[in-house]
Amino acid sequence: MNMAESYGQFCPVAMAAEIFCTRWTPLILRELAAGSTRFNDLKRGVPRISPTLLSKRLKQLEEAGVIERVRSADDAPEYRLTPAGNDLKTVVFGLGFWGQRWIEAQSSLKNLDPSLLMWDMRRNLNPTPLPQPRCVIQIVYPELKQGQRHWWLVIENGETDLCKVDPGFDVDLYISTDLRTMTAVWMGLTTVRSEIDAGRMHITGNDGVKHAINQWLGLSPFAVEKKLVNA
Amino acid sequence: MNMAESYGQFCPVAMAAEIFCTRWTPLILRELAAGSTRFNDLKRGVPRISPTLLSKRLKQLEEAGVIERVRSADDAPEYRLTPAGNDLKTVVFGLGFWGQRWIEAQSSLKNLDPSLLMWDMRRNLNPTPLPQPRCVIQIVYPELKQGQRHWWLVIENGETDLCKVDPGFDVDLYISTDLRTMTAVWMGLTTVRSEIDAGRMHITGNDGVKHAINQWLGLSPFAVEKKLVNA
DNA sequence: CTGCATCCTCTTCGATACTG
DNA sequence: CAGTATCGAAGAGGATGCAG
Repeated sequence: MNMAESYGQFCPVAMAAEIFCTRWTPLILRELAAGSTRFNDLKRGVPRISPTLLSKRLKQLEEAGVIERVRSADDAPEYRLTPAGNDLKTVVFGLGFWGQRWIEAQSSLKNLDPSLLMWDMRRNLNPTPLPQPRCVIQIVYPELKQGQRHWWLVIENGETDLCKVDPGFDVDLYISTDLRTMTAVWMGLTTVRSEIDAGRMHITGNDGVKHAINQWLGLSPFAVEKKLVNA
Repeated sequence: MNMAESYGQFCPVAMAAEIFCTRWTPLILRELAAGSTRFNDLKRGVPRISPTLLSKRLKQLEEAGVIERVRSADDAPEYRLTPAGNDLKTVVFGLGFWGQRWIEAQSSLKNLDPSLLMWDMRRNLNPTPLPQPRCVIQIVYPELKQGQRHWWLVIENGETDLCKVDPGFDVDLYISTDLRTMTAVWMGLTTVRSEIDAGRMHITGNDGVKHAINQWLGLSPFAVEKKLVNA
């Protein structure tokens, strides 16, 4: 943090803002808090950051004592939150919950992104109620262009994989909907039930998997919070 | 917020960071949370921001629904937190408390600023234990250059005024110290008692006012938090 | 795979001066 | 008091290439 970026104030808000309130930093911390440790996993969760800037931010966070760069068993670099970084999670989540309460749904739903949504769904999916040894869920966004239209979630041995190309397995459940609807469900702005009833979401396949959807389809960590503004 | 500044993510952390994590914004919100409402009061609490950028940020915060610009009784513009802005205080203070816990004291004490410190002391001073109808406290930083060396706090009718020129009243209490020591006391990093004992702070004058110093000298709102890192 | 370096363009920021 | 106007400097983003 050079002098030009410094606020020149001893106030803890100013000192902390120098670390936390730079472009992309809250999103990088959100990814780290969600469990990503590798450079390219972070990149995937923050796709529009350039690798140069991500690298710079990671160095700054390391310098600030928020993360540490360590070598994994196979000698690949990993980034992990330090105790100070773990403590900073409360600020990241506080910011997110504030956004969930006060930012109009319309604004958020202008930023649809199927890759981000599916990446998040993969991360929060709960394998427990799904059939063994393998369960395949296909999600289709008919309005999107080829390459973003078809997605497969493959749950096997308690692990969830996300595929953009057909993995070739039998599909247990098909979900067809539009990206806005799926995102709104994920954010807790509406429910699977009401979107099916409204004809914006169609689910076919294994009835057991279908009826357990509210168990395995984990929602956004912020979905529990209710909006306090009306769109 | 134009497209270039947008993160392009529906995640509430990203949406909120677009509002909260821009340069100077947390400091402006801190000033608003502390009670400042006028443009020049905000400028005084955030002295190194340019008026252009302050104006821009206030417009952005208004657009985001965090503050509202209203006309006071004498038709002067005032900025006040909305309910959403009040709710955002928890994030501002969360950030500040994190800073107080995890940022090394040495780093903060590189950013000494007598104007900011005295402005904050004025704001948090508790008039209750001080003699009526008027109490004058002079603070001297012998190492500073003329114009920053002498300060007077004038407490009258429950109101505290801060002067850089001698207001001409009899002084009830003199405090002589260096700026670093006074700042460290203000931040809760040390105590008046131990700094007097160490010879870094000298207090003379009315014994009643002197002995009540821990009552009237309000500290930083973050002073109650203990450091978790060692310098 | 995991990044870092470079070149280029565009936006934002800071400093200063100035106006109603 | 409450901002606006202007301009040069710095930072961020995109594209591309390369190294271990």
